[in-house]
Amino acid sequence: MVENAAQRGTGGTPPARRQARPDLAEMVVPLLRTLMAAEQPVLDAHGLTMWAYAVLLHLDETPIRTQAALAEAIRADKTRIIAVLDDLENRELIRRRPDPKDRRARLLSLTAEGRRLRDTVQSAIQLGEEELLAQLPAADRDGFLRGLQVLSALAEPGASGAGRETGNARPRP
Amino acid sequence: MVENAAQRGTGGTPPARRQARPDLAEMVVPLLRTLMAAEQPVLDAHGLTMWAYAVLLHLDETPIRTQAALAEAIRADKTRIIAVLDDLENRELIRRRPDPKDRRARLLSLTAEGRRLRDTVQSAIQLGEEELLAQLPAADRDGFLRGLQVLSALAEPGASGAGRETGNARPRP
DNA sequence: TATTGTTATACTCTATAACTATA
DNA sequence: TATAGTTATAGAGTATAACAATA
Repeated sequence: MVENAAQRGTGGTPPARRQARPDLAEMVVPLLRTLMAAEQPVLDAHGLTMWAYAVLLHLDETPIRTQAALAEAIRADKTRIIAVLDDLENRELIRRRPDPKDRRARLLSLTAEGRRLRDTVQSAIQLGEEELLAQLPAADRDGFLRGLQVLSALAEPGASGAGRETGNARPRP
Repeated sequence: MVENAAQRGTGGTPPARRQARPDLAEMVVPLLRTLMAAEQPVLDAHGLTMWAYAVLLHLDETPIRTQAALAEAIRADKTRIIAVLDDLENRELIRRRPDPKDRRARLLSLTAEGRRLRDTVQSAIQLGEEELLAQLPAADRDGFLRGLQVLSALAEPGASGAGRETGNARPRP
């Protein structure tokens, strides 16, 4: 069904040029490695793990009413973020208090200091990222960012057109 | 320099629109999740793990003289790929024989069947990827692919910080 | 002695199951 | 009984260390 991009036997020149491009994952994985390597020193400098940073980022975006909802939003196991929340709470970067209307649930919110730390860290991270992006011509850079934004949204918990209960990320034609 | 996009305290106006864009890693991670979820069924159908597929891909690109070199090339631990190589060898998808000139080393190469399987799997994977990419406007799609190719090359084992070299140049040890 | 590959061990991360408290 | 959170346990994946063969 697929016509193989590596065409063979066309006359006397078989360069056997496998595929027109590498697999996307084959390119995305090294890129992610680069990004994480650049982030790590920044996070370390502020005593944040990647999960803690993800919590700060997401709490800022959306006030969250239960830990389970937060865990799902950042695609972590609910048991996994507990130690993270403990730490952030002890450092007074987040607040975690029982919901008065249902004391089983915990209302999660950023403190002012948490917000300030998030801003600082994110600015530093994005500053480093801009150095990477500066290696691209302006047109590619813009296309890259727009494309990345669109494609990444397909995997979000409430992705377009797909029910959230299936969990497979197969787009529909 | 990048000035912080989220500026506050200027006459009490701004809606605190955090950053102009999400962190790159925040977008790359979900994208990778989507890509892996799409790859998995294809790999499963052919009895390949992701590491096995990485081996097939890389052996095709570059004949390799030692397992350690292969491991480094795909950024795996050398002990981690041994079981993978055992399986691929048993299935006669790769050949692994002692180098006559130094019988400690193992010469690794693809068999014809290994090459055929790699082509089949890669075509199927890239077919799925094209469905994803089809969601982008043509200009963004091209910029995304070019940008991804350049940025991913920065993380390759022999990456020289700056170069704009074409995708697949691999420096020799 | 140094190097390649292999095996054995330990560690890290993550998920599953059991427990507490609220409802 | 059911749900939110927490704690305890077990599993997968990975890296580190010890070992055997060859140079």
